[in-house]
Amino acid sequence: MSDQKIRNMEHFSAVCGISRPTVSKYFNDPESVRKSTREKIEAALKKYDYRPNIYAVNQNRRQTKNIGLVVPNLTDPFFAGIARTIEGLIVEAGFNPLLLSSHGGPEHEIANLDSLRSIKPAGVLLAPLGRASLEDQVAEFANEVPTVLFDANLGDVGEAYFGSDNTQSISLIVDYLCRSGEPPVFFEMKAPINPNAYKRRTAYKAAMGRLGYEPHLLQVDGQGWNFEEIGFREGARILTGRQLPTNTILCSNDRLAIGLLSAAFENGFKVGLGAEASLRIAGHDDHPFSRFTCPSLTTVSQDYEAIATRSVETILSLIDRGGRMQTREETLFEGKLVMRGSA
Amino acid sequence: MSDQKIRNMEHFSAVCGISRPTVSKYFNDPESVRKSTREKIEAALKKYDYRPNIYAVNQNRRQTKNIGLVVPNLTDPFFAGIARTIEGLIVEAGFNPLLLSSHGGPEHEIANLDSLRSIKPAGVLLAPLGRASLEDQVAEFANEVPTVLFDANLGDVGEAYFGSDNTQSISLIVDYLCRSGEPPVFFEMKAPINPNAYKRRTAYKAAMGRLGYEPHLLQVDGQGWNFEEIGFREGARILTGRQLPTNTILCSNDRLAIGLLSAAFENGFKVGLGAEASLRIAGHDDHPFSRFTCPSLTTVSQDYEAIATRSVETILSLIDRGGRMQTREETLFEGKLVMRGSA
DNA sequence: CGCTGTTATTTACGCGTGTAAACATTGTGA
DNA sequence: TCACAATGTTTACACGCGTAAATAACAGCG
Repeated sequence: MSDQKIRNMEHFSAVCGISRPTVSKYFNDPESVRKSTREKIEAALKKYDYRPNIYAVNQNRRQTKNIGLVVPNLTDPFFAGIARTIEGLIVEAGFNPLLLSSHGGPEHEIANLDSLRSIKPAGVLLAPLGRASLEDQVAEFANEVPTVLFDANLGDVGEAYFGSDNTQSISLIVDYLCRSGEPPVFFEMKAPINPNAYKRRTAYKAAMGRLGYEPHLLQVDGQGWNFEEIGFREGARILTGRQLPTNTILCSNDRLAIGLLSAAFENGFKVGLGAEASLRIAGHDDHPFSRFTCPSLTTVSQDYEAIATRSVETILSLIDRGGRMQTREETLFEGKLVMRGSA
Repeated sequence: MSDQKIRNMEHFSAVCGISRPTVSKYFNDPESVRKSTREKIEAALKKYDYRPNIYAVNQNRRQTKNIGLVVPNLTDPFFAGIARTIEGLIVEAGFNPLLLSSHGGPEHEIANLDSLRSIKPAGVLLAPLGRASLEDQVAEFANEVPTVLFDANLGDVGEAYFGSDNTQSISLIVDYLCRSGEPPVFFEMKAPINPNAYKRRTAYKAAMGRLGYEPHLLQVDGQGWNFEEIGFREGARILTGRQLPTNTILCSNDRLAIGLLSAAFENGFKVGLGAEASLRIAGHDDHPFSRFTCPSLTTVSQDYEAIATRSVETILSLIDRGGRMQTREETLFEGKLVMRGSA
């Protein structure tokens, strides 16, 4: 590695002994130049520390190589995990991921889209906040920039949507709970931010009806994204208060269940399957921490590998074909039952 | 809002009725132009949707307004939280944060620094992996770009370091544990990746010595960042195996403690303070989830507000004065005891 | 009113790259 | 050996903005 500083592509092409346009061609696609030329350039790259100025490149390219990735809340390990997977896939495809979190706030979500605008991304993968999203503004963005939604759907915004099949997954766990004990009540927030929550509620009612049971909703107050806190506080209220019609509680998501488990523990309930247990608790999502709750949480895992993979594939082909789909694709992936100690 | 598209600053300055260089001046600092001019520009901004091309701007400015923010692992809610706080502070200061996670991998850490290089950030806030970091390459980066370390120190890399005072915090909780029951053994990984872990080990030994007790280390095997998993697996082994010299276990961090609590639960140990409990467990960090463990986890909170604030202040003043400090600052912030149910 | 210092305009150039067109060179196969 | 296609070079322009220098307009003041 020589310590001579390369000023720009002109300079670099000079030390290569090759013209600048050819070097430019090389950086856009190494395969597009003759083998002997490629080798000369790569030898020089080993020797000198040069890389094209990204700002000059992006100013002149028709498209940047940037792909925006917006998740509702990075503090939630579930989203941190899926973001990581997606980032990896984007990098593999030769693009540059830009990760932004909306921190649970609709204004923040719009601010994220706004700052993505100035970066002129080739495409955007967006997991919207859901009900709280400022749909008009999100739709406007998706109109300007090729956008694929995942995790939560939002009207017909974007060119495609990939998420979980809540009907299937909730049906699956309701079925399991009924077969292995008493039919579950459904623990959820009264006004959830997430549209999946509504689908899960409906799916719960349908599943219970199909099995010949009366559905029973425990709808608790609570705002925002502090699900564990809400599950804990409202769970304690419910457990110590009125009588439940059954010993089994299915939570709308794992984070509520984690809070509820904590409340059950504090109030002396023994949670689990065995005869000595007085309560069964199940969740939904297979949150990274649900393996380590006490007892470990029975839940349904989302197929987030599939969601990530298909979302990335779709945005890439979308970019490839110039930004628009003929029809909006909506694909839901099935969940898998994860049987653990809590139910 | 007119729907006429503004092509560039030239065009925009035309509809403003002001020259382009003046408009350029406005965008660099709105206060630098006459009030009447400012009002004209702002009126036009309301009417037309224009913002300077970020690539053209950054190509010509001596400095970009970008500040890189690299954390070791975004999947860990602790880092997600501190990253969020830091992001907010950076935005407030009029800069543009770029969040990257090293996903626990040294090569990934270097790759992150490398991709930051091409973005030419004005400064970088780096929470390094620690022992696993490729120190030479990190140091080389810090030599090129004004860099402030936080959370984990790394030789004398960077212009400053802000972190927790492990000596104080460990001493604090050892003190508490000894006053409230039996003196603790120290549960940790044999070869931790985090340099803080070594400081905590040393601090534990010193604190025990000071109080007249024999220190006792439980050093378990385990690689990587799956601390809960390691805490669970090795915790189960320890709890069901050899006799412990005491009923109190202090974990090197909360994530190990979360795993250990889970293992204790599975193996029928009753954890807590009361007479009926057979085990006490404490952690370190006040992880977001430690409020919801069963029982809730007694721990020491890190003053991450202070770490975040001082780190950002420092990188900003560093940028302001041209990138170099006269001396490398190292400041440690005190932890606070968080007494909960587990010890 | 004219002076003075501040702010805006005009003009001009530079940043580092993409890209198109015309032309030159190279390698290939008949 | 020649023709042909593929690849490289040369030349030239464009992108959208920062910035400097010279000049012009302005506000405030006595």
